[in-house]
Amino acid sequence: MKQFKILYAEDDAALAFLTKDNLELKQYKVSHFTNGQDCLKAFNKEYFDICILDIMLPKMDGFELATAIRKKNADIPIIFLSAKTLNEDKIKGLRLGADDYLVKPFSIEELILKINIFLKRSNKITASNNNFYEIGSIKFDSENYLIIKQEEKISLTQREADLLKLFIENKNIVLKREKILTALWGSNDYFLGRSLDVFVSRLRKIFAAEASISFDNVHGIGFKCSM
Amino acid sequence: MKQFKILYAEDDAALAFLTKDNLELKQYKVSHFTNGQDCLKAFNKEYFDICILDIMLPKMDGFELATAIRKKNADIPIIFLSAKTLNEDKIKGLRLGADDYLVKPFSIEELILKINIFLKRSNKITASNNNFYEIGSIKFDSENYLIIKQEEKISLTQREADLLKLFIENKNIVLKREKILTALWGSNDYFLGRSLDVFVSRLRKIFAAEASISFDNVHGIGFKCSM
DNA sequence: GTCATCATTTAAATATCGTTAACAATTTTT
DNA sequence: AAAAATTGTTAACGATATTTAAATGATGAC
Repeated sequence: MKQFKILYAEDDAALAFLTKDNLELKQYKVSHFTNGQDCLKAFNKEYFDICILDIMLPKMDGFELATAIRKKNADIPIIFLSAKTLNEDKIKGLRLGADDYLVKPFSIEELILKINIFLKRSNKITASNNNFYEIGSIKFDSENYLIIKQEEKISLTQREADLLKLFIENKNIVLKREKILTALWGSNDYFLGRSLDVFVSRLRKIFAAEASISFDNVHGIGFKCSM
Repeated sequence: MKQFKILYAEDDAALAFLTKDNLELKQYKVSHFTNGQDCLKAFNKEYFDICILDIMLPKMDGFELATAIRKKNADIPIIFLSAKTLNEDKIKGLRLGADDYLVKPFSIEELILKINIFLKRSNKITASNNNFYEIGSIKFDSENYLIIKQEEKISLTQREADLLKLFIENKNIVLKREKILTALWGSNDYFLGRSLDVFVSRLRKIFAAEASISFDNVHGIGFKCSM
């Protein structure tokens, strides 16, 4: 089972400990930070599936943090946590592009339900646990990172498999570079773009002999997997 | 612009009137019902993009209603509204498959923000935004920069696609050169104007065989796409 | 620590696109 | 009708984007 990665910003140590503990019990992988700056740094370096942000934070508050995150990734779910029950703040948070705003004290169960709602809605949890695909005479087992040709088995790396899965699940439509990058890498910058090109190149090589699938560039936009 | 259809269940007539009015001002199409049974009947008969359900309802309460709706449609966003601030109820609602739970009195702005969040997250906003056009026997998929003739597929570049889309969405009216240039190029100068002419020329070539569409010059003013 | 593996970055070759120039055709003005 | 302005089309150019191989860096197993 896939472990989802949560970026968690909270400066109240006791609350953070409890929350993190509860989430980890539910098999989430939680990276916790006590100030906005460190949190943003982590976001820029690592991949996360969802962000849970306190608003009152040292160095950079939750609003600024959310704004910075949204700029890099338009799609990642963001949930605010706050002691402030002010309607103004709630609205402000949602306007910035957050998905929800839980008022402290919140029940851990509510938080977990919300996390799952947004993981589902942002397609991080695949409703159909489909992980087995057929491309012409080639089979692809995404769970096991495995390509099965007639006799031969090729192991893919995680990135290769993730990219291939993304392409197959969005076949025959143009995927923008930005969309691919935020889906797989969590953000969108120049060098990640070059990296994507390398992986596309590898997939092409693997499927070179297979006429029924191709990974076509759409200049200036992104790629389209035709099959 | 596409109008989203909201299924709204609320037995408090005054509140319902106000809410419906506000939502309609924002261009949503609201179907309002005062009891659960009628609401479910409507859901089974018509298409809706999102459901907003009060919990205390005559004949069939919001929880039952949501359960019935979820059974028919696993994906449609459901937002509960309730005067009950009981945490138990909130959790129960979310467990049933609702996406959110607003406590009355809620601000109309918050409701609207939430509606938009879930329309986006359930891909209603981008997916159904019109990006598919038919011109005589030719189809144009603007999202994928694709012209589909009988057998043949022609890939357009971004500019070509943008210009064609602009023409189609303003068919049979004269578009001033300046308007096209600022819409697509962001500014208006002599050489960009010549560039526009080149793109018009390319579109004409693509549709040369198609009698049902033409890109006509209006001397000294701009162009008109007739179809 | 060393090695192996994979992801990222660099760099150089290659391809594509939007722009521009040139000239022909058309329309408008004089 | 001639001159001027505008438009239509083609082709070439330069900027930008893409491809690929190869070098480098990071991570985890042993």
